[in-house]
Amino acid sequence: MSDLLERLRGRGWRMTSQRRVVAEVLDGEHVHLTADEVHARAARRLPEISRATVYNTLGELVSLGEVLEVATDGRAKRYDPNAHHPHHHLVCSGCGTIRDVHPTNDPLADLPVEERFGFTVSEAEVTYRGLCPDCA
Amino acid sequence: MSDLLERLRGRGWRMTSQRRVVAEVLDGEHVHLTADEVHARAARRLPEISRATVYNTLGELVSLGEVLEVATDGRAKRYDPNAHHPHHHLVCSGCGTIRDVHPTNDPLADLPVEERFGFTVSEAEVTYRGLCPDCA
DNA sequence: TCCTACGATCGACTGAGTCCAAGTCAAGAA
DNA sequence: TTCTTGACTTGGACTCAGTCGATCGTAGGA
Repeated sequence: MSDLLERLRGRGWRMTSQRRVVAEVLDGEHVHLTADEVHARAARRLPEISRATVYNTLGELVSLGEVLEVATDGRAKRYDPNAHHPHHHLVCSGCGTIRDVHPTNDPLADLPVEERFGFTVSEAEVTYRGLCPDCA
Repeated sequence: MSDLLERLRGRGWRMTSQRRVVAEVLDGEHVHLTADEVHARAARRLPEISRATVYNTLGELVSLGEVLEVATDGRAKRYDPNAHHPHHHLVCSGCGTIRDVHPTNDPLADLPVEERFGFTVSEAEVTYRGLCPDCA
């Protein structure tokens, strides 16, 4: 993740302790935290960090393409730092746990022209649902 | 949609004017209204209908399997009456318009066992994103 | 027609996220 | 090193979607 900090600095991002902490919290595989969870973890290291800053920083990371926003249901969005390795999500209908998964086929190829209604289709996102071992 | 009303009555649903109006609003192809839009349209015919009733009725229709809940982004959920014909969604990143689409392949088959992490996977939902002709 | 359990209503409440005015500070300039 | 400045952060008020619960109303069976 330190290369994330490097990339951000290279893009002219002003490096502040708040931004550094948020970026560090979003480190690892299969990390899918809500904004509130990010805030809670960031606050363990930097107690005075505000919710607004966490939202701002997450929003910037998303628009820079460094983090993905995942809206699995009507509940809080989750943030996925694994943005540079295309993948989809497997969500547990019981507890909401998310795993990154890699299907063998690209669903974009499966949408015939006559089903595109003149849209310029750029992306296909698959959400698999089911029960995790604990909830089954 | 009148067969929907029949089906509901057959299931012992108590028929009230509010429920009838909500069911009638959710009629047609490519209908993807938010709860607030459903409430607004229902209120044109039945001005005193309350938001809570619309939420209750939508929730019941969803749990009866007559209507699908679609959470395309972090915004309000949308309700899709086309629940008896399996399909996926194409969403305009500009204006949020939704179309029902039918890919040629079932993505469930594309998730190998070693990518299921012990989950019992029951459903795969594809969201295609792009720009509609108006927004392009 | 009457009765009553189920459904509708209203308003207060919650949770997620946004906005804004004022204060702070990172980093380039001197 | 110190100064300067505009970008960043803060806290709190606000919005929007949705839920809850007490109370009222009525569909439909007797």
